[in-house]
Amino acid sequence: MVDNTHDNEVRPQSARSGTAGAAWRPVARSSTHRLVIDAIEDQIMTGALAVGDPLPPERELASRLQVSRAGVREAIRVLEAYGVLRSEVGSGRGAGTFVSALPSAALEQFLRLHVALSNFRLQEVIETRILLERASASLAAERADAEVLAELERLLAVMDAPGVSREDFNDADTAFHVAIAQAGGNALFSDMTAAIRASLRAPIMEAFTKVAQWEDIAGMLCEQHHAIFQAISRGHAEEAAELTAAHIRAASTMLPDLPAD
Amino acid sequence: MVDNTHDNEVRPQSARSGTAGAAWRPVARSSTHRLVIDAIEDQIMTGALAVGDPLPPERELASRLQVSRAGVREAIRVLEAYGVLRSEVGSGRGAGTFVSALPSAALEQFLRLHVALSNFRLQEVIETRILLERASASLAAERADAEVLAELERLLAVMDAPGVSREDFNDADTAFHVAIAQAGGNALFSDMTAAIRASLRAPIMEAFTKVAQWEDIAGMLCEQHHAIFQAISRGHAEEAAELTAAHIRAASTMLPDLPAD
DNA sequence: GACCGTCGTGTGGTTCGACCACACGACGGA
DNA sequence: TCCGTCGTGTGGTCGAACCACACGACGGTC
Repeated sequence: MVDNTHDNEVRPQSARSGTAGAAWRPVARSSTHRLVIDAIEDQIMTGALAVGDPLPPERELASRLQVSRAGVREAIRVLEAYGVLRSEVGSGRGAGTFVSALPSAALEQFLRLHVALSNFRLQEVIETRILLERASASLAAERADAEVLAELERLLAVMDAPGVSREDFNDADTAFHVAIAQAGGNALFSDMTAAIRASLRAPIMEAFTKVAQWEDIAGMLCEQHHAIFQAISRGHAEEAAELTAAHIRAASTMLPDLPAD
Repeated sequence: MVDNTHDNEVRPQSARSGTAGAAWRPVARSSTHRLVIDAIEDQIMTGALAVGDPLPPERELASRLQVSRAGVREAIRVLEAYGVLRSEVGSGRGAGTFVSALPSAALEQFLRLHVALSNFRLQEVIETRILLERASASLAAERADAEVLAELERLLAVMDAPGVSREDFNDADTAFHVAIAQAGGNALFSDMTAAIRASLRAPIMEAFTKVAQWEDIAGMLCEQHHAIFQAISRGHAEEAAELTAAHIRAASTMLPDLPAD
């Protein structure tokens, strides 16, 4: 079998032999799956592929690009992980690989991993969260409709319930903040908010289980949530923003390894 | 819980057959590579794997998890795309797959793709950019040292040069904003800023080539950059933030398909 | 004609086995 | 002591085969 990918002939001795090394171009050798990714990305960048469009079958793509099916599959996996592609088995209409639009799940996993690896410090994530949710709260106060407000009230009721478990509380808390972000109307804000919240789940749950006066903490958070809800429902944008920022700062002091601010 | 975005498939016949459909557990079937990802992610979440640690060889991992090597490789590709793993060929010290910490490249490609697919609107991205860079500029004004300021001045000089190409201008412009974000000290801010800037590259270059009075536009941007630089170098945090926000808003009006604000 | 089960076909999903390119590191000769 | 050689283990790539699945056409039954 002929191997086209590694034909570049720059060897160590070419550097040894030479006077003017700058003339040699860097020879960007790329792995097979990277080439496939670039090929697909090109189609997307030029607009030849848009959301919903189908890709050629894996076998055909492999044949056309002159690479193995494994290489194509690795590329598809990567773009699937970015939320850009989606694969369905079977035959006919719904089968095959399609351009997709699911950035939120990808963003969540991305942030979750890097926060777990401490590539982003908790403090940094929370500062970002404050920026985003402050802006979202302000927008939500201007735009929220009855349906959103009803959902927020439902979540408030869940958190207000006396015997609510810490896990259920956190889920409702998360949903509350994400719902506000979505009501703001900026998809990047809300996806980032959801991702940040997901990345904070482990530290938050740890803090929840460690804390001594859980009922007091929950009560305080509920109180702040109600105040935020009131500001949003009354259309007080600036107040909603300030209350949200203060709420997040207050809640953050519970988290481990954070300098109190 | 790990997100299986759309893997939970309740079969039709379980609904058909049914007296008590609720009793059947959802049967979370997951693809092979997903299982491998989860296994690796578990190790990361529990802290068993930290940045720099090596993973077992692909063949061994496949054998231990009782899956094919292809499945392992697909999982590694995904985590590599997230900037979480890094693979090196060869033997001995540097060879193998390692836990890595390169979130910025992953974030860039992610945002670039989704902006190209219009999953995030330009307006949304720019609003996020304003939030982030406003905060970064404020932080930079408080923290910037001589080295950063010198780099900023160098970039200003590149943009001030009379015959500078539009591409070089944009590269320096991007570097200018990213350098400020990095000076702010929040890695998530600066990685997001770089990613957003990368995702805007195509629209910006398009606007640059279309614009009639290029020299005038460049002059205006330079002027604003100098003002931002002055505010940062003098430690005027609030002023730097305001100037940055205004600068981005002004520059954004050049972009296509944006409602003038 | 309308309905419904069967089966062909094309899709992604998974596995195996083989070989390549690479770089370290041990060995052995100069 | 130096330096080239070679063994070994790593990821990189490929091809072929098979599986599970779901659509959709076919053909039978009513």
